[in-house]
Amino acid sequence: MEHMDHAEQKHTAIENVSAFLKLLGDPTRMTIVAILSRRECCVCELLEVFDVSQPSISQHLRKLKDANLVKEARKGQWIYYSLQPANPHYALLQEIVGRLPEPSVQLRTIEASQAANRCGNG
Amino acid sequence: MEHMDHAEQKHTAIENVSAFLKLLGDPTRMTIVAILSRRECCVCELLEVFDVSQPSISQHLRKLKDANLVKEARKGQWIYYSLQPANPHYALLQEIVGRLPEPSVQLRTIEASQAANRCGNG
DNA sequence: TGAATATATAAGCAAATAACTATATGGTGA
DNA sequence: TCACCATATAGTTATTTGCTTATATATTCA
Repeated sequence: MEHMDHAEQKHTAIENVSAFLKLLGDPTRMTIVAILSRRECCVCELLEVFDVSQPSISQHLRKLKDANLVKEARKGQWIYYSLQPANPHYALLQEIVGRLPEPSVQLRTIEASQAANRCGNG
Repeated sequence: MEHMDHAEQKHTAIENVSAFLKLLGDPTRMTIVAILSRRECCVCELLEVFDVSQPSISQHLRKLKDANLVKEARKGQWIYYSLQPANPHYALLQEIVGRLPEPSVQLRTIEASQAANRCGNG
C-alpha cells in the first residue's frame, strides 16, 4: 500500500490474527461459533444454550458480526445467524472448530427447546 | 472422570480451547509465540522487539508458561524461553503460526541487537 | 563479599470487557 | 392501529487486563 488515507489504520497480519483469536477467546463466543458451524440459529435458539441474558448474546453476536465472522439473515421477526465463509480467517476457524468436540449437547438443547417451534423450525 | 476431588475444576474442551486462544489473542503474546516458533530467546532479546517494559514481557511470558505453552531453561544469568511441544494445543498452535507471515523483521532486530552479544549468542 | 546484570514479582492505575437492567426498534397479526 | 414478540441498543457496574514504576531475587565476576 502506497499511502494510507484519512483515518485508515494499518494492521499487521499478526494484529489481525490475534484480534480474530481474541474473539474466539471467550467461551460463550467460541460455543456460539461451534454451534453455527453446524447450523444457522436465531438468537432465541442460542439463548436456550447459555445462562446469560438476551442482550448478552446479542452483544456477542454483534462483535462476531462486526468482525465479519458471522452474517445475519432476517426471516420475519427472527434474525438467523450463520458463519460467514467469506471471512479471511474462515479456514483457520474451521481448523479450530474441527478440533473441538461436536456441540451435540447444545444442538440437542436447541432442538428440544420450545424456541425451535416458536421460530417455525420444528 | 468419576468424581472431582478438592478444588479441582471441571473444564470443558471449549473452555480449554478458548482459554488457549485468549492467550494468543494479545498481539504481544502472539508475536512472542511466532518468534519462539523460529528460535528460543531470552527475555532481553525479546525486549528488543517490543516497545514495552521488561516486566511487561516477563508477565506475558509468565502467562504463556502458566498455560504450559512455553518452557524456560536457565543458562547462566539468562533464561531462554522456547515453545513447549508437550502442550495439548501444540498442533493447533503450529497451524496458527503457520498462517502468519514469518517474523523476519523481529528476528533480524534480535540478531542485529546488542542483546545477542550480551547473551553470548553473537 | 559486593557490584553489575538478567529476570521476576509487587503494587497501582487506566482502559477494556462482559455482564446486567431498562428501553428502543422492527416485524406480525388481530 | 395496537398488542405482542424477537432482537438491538443504551447505560451502568464489577472484573479483568496490560501497562507502568519500584523492588526483590538469582547469577556472574572481580
